[in-house]
Amino acid sequence: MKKITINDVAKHAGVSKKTISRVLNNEANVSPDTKLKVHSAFDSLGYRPNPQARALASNQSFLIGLVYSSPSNSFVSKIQSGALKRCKADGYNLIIYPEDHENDYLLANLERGLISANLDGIILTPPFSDMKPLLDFLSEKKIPFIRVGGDLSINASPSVYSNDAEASYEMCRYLVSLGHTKIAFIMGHPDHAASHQRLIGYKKALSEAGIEIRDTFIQQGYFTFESGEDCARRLLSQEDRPTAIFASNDYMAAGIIKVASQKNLFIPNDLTVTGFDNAPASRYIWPSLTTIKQPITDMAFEAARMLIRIVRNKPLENNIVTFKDELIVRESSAPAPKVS
Amino acid sequence: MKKITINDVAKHAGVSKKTISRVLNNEANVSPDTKLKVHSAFDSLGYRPNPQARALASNQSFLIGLVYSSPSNSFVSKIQSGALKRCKADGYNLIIYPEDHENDYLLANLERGLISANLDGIILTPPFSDMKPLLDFLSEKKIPFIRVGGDLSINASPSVYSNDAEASYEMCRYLVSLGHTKIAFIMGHPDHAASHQRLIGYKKALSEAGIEIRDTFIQQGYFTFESGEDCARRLLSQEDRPTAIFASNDYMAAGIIKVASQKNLFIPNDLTVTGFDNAPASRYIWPSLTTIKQPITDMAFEAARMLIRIVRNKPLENNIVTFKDELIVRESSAPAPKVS
DNA sequence: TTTTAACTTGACACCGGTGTCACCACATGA
DNA sequence: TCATGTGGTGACACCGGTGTCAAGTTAAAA
Repeated sequence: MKKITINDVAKHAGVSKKTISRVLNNEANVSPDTKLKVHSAFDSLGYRPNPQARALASNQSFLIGLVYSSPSNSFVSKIQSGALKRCKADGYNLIIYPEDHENDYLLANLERGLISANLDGIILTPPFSDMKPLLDFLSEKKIPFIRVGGDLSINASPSVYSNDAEASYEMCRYLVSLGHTKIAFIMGHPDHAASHQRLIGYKKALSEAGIEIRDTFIQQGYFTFESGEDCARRLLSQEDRPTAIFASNDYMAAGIIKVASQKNLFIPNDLTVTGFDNAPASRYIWPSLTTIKQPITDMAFEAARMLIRIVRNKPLENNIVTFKDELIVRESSAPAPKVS
Repeated sequence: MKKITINDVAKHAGVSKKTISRVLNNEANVSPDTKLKVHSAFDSLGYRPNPQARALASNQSFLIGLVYSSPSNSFVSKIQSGALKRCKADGYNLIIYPEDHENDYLLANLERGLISANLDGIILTPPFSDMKPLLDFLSEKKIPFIRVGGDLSINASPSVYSNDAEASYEMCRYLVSLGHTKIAFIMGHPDHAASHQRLIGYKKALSEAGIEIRDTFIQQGYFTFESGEDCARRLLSQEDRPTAIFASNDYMAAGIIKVASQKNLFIPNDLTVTGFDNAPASRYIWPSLTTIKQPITDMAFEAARMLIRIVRNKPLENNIVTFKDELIVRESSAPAPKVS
């Protein structure tokens, strides 16, 4: 029941440790003969290399860190699965760092955590992708990292990115095409770069359509269900209320639906509500939400792929990779009600 | 910019490596004097021990595996955060293994993955907590594991557990207390031990209340939104339809609400719907769901705590720890409608 | 005072791999 | 023929810690 080590395999195959190591790492210049012998030794002994020993000797850890704040379970789940898929395929393990980004000691704690695990590289998701002190820290410590969905202007490091402004713009154009002119917007958490992008798209679409942008129609939300409720109350109690509300994520949209239902507004006939993110809840609530689907899983996969290339000193094809969002029309949107 | 190793610290503090190691591991019998010297060396050098080297030398990896199938993002998120909290506190890293439990090659793949990471211990969540071949494999390989929410009868290994049958029983008693007699039940995925427990609680409560158990009121669901819709359609198209439907999880309950709404049944007045799990969506949908809250995070925390004790050869206070579920009453339940 | 036990410390081998380099056999070109 | 290159291999040091054990010092017991 003793653990099988490289020495056992070497003895069994009648070659040196080093040759075993060569086969293990698929190095060139091993004769087909020896390769065969070694592989059969692997099989008959059931050998599994010790990852820690390998890590120590080769000065790598085969560990990738994934840092995220967790406002949305579905976002986290997609990020994890995308990153994990690529990591496992390349023999890396993923260590997760869910962090409360509003914690005062965040940076110190996080930095200590990241350093002490001896990670080969780090995947940063919003809002960490935009934390300059963190980026600087990692650069200084020469720990490779890649940013997902951050603000491209603040740092030139490799990024995976989806065009939030454009997606938001398309959503608004869709609402305009339904005949809406009184379109309200609920912003996301100000710490997220995406929140600003989404607002930009909204303003652009309205301007282009010749619709006046009213300050009272723009409310500050925080990505939570409750903040959606609050904003909805404020919007729907206005004299001249909007006929469509576009929330910066689905949870806030769900909050709107709740408030609207309580006010006996029938969705979508009396009020169109749309969200962003395509969270599972957007399908589960009734009416189901018109929303924007971001290819989060694909983005995370690509981020991991790029990061691993960086770690292995292979050149990157592109420093920045952009993904396209998709408008998903469901039941919560309808043409604007006729003015009575 | 070179990495600081234990040798550097030893030189700086004027003691041997071994003494540094002693301080690092809080071993007894180090004089306060040396301890101080060593600590100040730590600080001035900014020393972080290399976890891989430590792992190799001490024949531990300080890695805990968490295996789960992911039907529900919120479940996963809670499990992760509970386990992670305890692991980080004890200096362990958590490696996640999200697995599709219906995959044919599951066992082979999973076993290979678990073995090759050289984990110190493994946390098993449903339905893996009940996979006998897997449990046997781990026992044979002498890899410590702990089961969360499994069937206690199939294996005597350490477990953390919450009484699903009892919670389900309480939910049904609550429905009975509201005057419901036509109470339907949607079962969960048959691979999950909890599904059977929840059914048991349902039957027990109805029997005790003197309510006949009708086969047509018990439908097979699979924990998905869609399966909830299907079952709801079958239940609500019956001649003598139920006045309350208790679904084995919240996603299925959401499916019921959707179907009921489409049939113009007003919830809760015309139909009471309740769920299980207290998923975030249960708050976000309208009306919000009456459901059962399981202390998943606490359970995972406790599981990690126990596992780490096992790994460290410390005795367990209890081999099996039970947690109590909680009934959460929200808007989707109301007294049974008067018979007209 | 002497003996014994307890505390403190360091030398050194070792964990299980990889990197470096030297070596041999054989093919190639001058 | 001899110098040169190249594919294939192993010896050995080394990665950065921990375990074992022996030895020196100090305190407690006789």
